[in-house]
Amino acid sequence: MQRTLITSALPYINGIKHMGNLVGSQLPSDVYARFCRATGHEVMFICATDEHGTPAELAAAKAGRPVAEYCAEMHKVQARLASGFRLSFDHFGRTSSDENHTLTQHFAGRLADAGLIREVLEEQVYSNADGRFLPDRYIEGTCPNCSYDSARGDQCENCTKQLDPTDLINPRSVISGSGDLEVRETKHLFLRQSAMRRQLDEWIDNQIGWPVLTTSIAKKWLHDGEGLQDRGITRDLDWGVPVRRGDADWPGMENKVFYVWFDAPIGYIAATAEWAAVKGLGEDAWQRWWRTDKGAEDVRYVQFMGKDNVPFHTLSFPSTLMGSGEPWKLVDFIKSFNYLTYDGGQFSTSMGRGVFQDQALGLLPSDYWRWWLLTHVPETSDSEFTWENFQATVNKDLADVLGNFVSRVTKFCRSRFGKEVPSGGTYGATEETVIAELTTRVATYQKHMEAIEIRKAANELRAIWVAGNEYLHSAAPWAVFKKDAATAAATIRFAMNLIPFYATLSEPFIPDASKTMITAMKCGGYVWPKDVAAALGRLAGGEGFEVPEHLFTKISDDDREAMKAKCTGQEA
RNA sequence: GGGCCUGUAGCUCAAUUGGUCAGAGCAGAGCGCUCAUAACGCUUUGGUUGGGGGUUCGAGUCCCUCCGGGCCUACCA
Repeated sequence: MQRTLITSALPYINGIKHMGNLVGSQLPSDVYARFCRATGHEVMFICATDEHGTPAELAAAKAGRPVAEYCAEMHKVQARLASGFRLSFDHFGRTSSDENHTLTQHFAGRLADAGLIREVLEEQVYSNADGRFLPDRYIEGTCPNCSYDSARGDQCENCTKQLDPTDLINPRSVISGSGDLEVRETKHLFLRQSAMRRQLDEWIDNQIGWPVLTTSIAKKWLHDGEGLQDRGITRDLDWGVPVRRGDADWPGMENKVFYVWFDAPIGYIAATAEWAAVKGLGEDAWQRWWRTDKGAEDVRYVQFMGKDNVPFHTLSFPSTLMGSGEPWKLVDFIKSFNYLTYDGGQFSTSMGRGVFQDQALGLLPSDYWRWWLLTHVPETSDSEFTWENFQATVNKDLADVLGNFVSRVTKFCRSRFGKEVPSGGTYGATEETVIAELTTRVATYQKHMEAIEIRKAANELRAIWVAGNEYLHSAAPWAVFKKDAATAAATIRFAMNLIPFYATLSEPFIPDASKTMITAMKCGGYVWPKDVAAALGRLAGGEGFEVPEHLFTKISDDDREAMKAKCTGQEA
């Protein structure tokens, strides 16, 4: 049995995410996971909330809550939304878990033992009023270059000049507004990625068929300027994984934590360990997915992420795994995505611009969103969400082509043949032709899914739906029925068989509608059509069935305008 | 400033490593059908593939340049 490990980039903990975050990683990974399961792979599909770092602390402070409590609650919110969109994670973990603490500290210890960690004494800005060190972008002041008065410590938004916090005139804390700042020395750990450069370069070169978006970003970081730079992996914060060297103290690093980008990807492994713990399984259960010395050598590992996450997954995380000197499973294929835009501009959390996940589920069932997002997933370039396009796509594809097909077939069957699938007549040349066409199309569909070409797969799936309507038109059972009820019975039996067939093929994209279809046909569940002819003979006649309610309701122009109004320009 | 991606019919997108590849879906037009969510089927109108130049027997597909969109990164030659 083929074994496939799938991870989706981890959503950050602060706040509700918009649809761009969903389409850029979690949703396509879910389609792939469902497809793999349907075709018989053993699948481990992992995601988690990324909970550490300053933004989480500040969001918690703003909410007037202890950060651990805030994260616990937001994790539940995000888990509920993931469930609402039917994301079929085997486990949705948290980077704040005990497992992640242990593993992160373990990796740091191994890397230190391998000589891949160096200590660096740095000067950073400390805010006395806030009682904490401030990251560069949390310091504001007047730009020495253009005199803009709200320049951030890392860059002036007005003149785009790169800045050092100490360059700012009248610097102040963004958090408290206090100008009581001072520069203090602090020691941090750096991961010596530069020492891994050659190894990473060879590893990237050996990857075949990775998207250009993925490799070009990795190569840029590896070769640009002076090459791959070492990166700080610790911070002066309270909230995070305490710096320890394995299970030992790390002298001089008291009261510091690992930086999020170091512990977050380790969270993939930790979340799998969480899964094992929840299931009451031992260490072996998760290690056979992650350790090539413990059963993972035959695992294919596929990662999904937005393009902003590529450097961490092509360089930093592999550095961590390779540098440990232990046989950890490295990624085999990285599927990266561009961005989704909203009516010509960026989705904006701060402006409340766009469609947010909780809003979306309040407006329409998840299948509507899944179908539109997946047929427009930004694989080759950024793609744009418009309400008009959403309405047109959903109405045409889901309500008209698929939903109406199920309606016309089941209603016709009920009115002319009663409560059971008719057993009269036999399939003939027309059916053979359709079987041949569908055999080709299913093969194409599967090829695209295996290559994780989501849009192409969706197009092929739609063509498979269309074939049903074409078949009905050419067989015209409503006309034939008047003279030859047996032949009409065979036609309608064939058409009825298309419903569980469609349900099975469509399940990765629209799981709820598929469930409705398969249930209505009372045929015992999904069976992947390895042999189309056999699949279309499952219902031999005599089976009961239900006429389902409309699978999809159309979105009227008024509905569309109302939804658009709800999602436009409110302050978040 | 540098690097990368991108610009194909009104809209959303396809076009095996240059050679019937100028296509599909939607929208528009016409016809047909009546089982069905005024749904479905068939036919059909749209493009000198952002502009210009070049290489080639032949270029959306390679090179140069200009214009537009996006992402990453930065003063380094």
